[in-house]
Amino acid sequence: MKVDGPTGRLGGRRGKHVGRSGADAPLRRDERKQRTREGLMDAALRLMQQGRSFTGLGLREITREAGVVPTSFYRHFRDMDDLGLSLVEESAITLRRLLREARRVGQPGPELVRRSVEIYFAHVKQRPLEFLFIAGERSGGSPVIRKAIRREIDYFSAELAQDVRHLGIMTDLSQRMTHLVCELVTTTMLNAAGEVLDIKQPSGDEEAELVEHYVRQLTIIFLGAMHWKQSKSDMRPDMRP
Amino acid sequence: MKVDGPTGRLGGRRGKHVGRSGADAPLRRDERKQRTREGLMDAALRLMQQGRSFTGLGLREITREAGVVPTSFYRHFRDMDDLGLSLVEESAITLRRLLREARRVGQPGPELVRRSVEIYFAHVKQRPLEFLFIAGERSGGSPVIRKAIRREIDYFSAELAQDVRHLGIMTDLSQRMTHLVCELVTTTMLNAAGEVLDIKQPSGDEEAELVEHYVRQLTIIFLGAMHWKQSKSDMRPDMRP
DNA sequence: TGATTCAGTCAACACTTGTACACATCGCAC
DNA sequence: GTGCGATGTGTACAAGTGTTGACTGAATCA
Repeated sequence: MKVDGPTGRLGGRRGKHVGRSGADAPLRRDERKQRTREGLMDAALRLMQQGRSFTGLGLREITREAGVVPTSFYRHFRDMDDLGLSLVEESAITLRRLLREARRVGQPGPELVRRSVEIYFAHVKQRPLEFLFIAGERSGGSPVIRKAIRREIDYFSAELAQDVRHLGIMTDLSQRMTHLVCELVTTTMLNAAGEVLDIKQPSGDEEAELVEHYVRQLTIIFLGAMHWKQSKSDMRPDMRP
Repeated sequence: MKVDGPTGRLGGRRGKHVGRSGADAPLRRDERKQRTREGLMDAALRLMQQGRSFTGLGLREITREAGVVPTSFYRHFRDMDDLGLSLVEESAITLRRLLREARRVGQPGPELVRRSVEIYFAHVKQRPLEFLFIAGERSGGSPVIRKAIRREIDYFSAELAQDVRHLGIMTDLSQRMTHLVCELVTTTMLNAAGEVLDIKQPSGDEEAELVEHYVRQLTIIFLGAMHWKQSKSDMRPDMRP
């Protein structure tokens, strides 16, 4: 996939549909179709960027932003929920990539948490719109989209759990507990995404503070995980320090 | 305040405006005004209940649900954001009450976390719509509402932190760290709210599982908090168990 | 009692919305 | 090369949107 900027596909051609007489070489039919399809998805994300919720968007609004006639929408998506699900899918890919990179960089060590948070924030700033979407629609709007997002979060947590086990930390936790901890980490970082995206001037003091904040929260979580002792009843660790 | 059901004000008179010829005794003017104002707010929440995000709602839609003519809306709210802010305020009151009750019941002990989670879930089920609102609009939709909600979460976390200190747990944490931990607790429980409200059959096995799930997540957090040791650099506790 | 205030109504406005249908254009398989 | 199929266009429609201004009638206050 050709990328033309720091945000990849989302960076270029800000939604204005290239007419049939564009400067580009003639495209294959399915390429062209794929392109307008992506144009519609990007348009939706872009509209959310200016402070709208996905459920609050209209079909016409999106096609207008994409530079396409309203009826064209139906050539690509059955309805808005369908578009939403495609966005969930796309965002899921971004999440996987994030995980892959974190896996590459994150060897265990004293600075593991901080490095992970920094990688995460970098990803959030690199593809802000996807994170905006999942963070925003995670518990608002269409039930079907909400459900899909929750499933992706679950998958993501499972993968993260596997990585964590491979790293050799929290090895005395049951698989189920590891998953639970990773889910806590995931949701916490999704909250973080919402806040990163709300700071106006990136790479400033405010962001450094946010990094610090979430490094601490994650550290708390990992500390807790390491001190969790599975008792007979499987749920009552010693709460006295 | 007179309550007429398990959900308080939201339980009764499900949005249908009582006409001037209602069975009730004649009301004072400001009472009447207050009543339709609440009717509008309830209508908005009720519409969200059926899987809509607040930002996706329309002014007319709300007045229709409230059984009032559209123009009446302006007698009470400048615009939708104004309504939203009032909802935030109302929800904040609910949160405070939750905290007050938890304070009453929650003496420290081995079952503190579980009891707190149960109280919380009970509150969520008692006033589902407010929780639906804050959980849903926390990171989606109107920026001004989002900001207001975040401020309330901050206030709530601060109060919770104070309670926690009064209980005598986590006493060796700085005030700032206590707040940070409480914020983590708060956001985690807001995620929980979203999930409780999505289960169809309350008080079933699914809910018991959810309680279990969040008891564990909170326990992890508290365990971590108790093992956090302020190092010189104020941010690097011993990560080896 | 009479005047005033004001929550709620009604009618109307200029737009926007989702969807339907016929039509144009053009890549592609035959 | 020809015809097919699919992508995108244009027009149209009924229904819904936020907001306006003038009006009504009852509670309130002098």
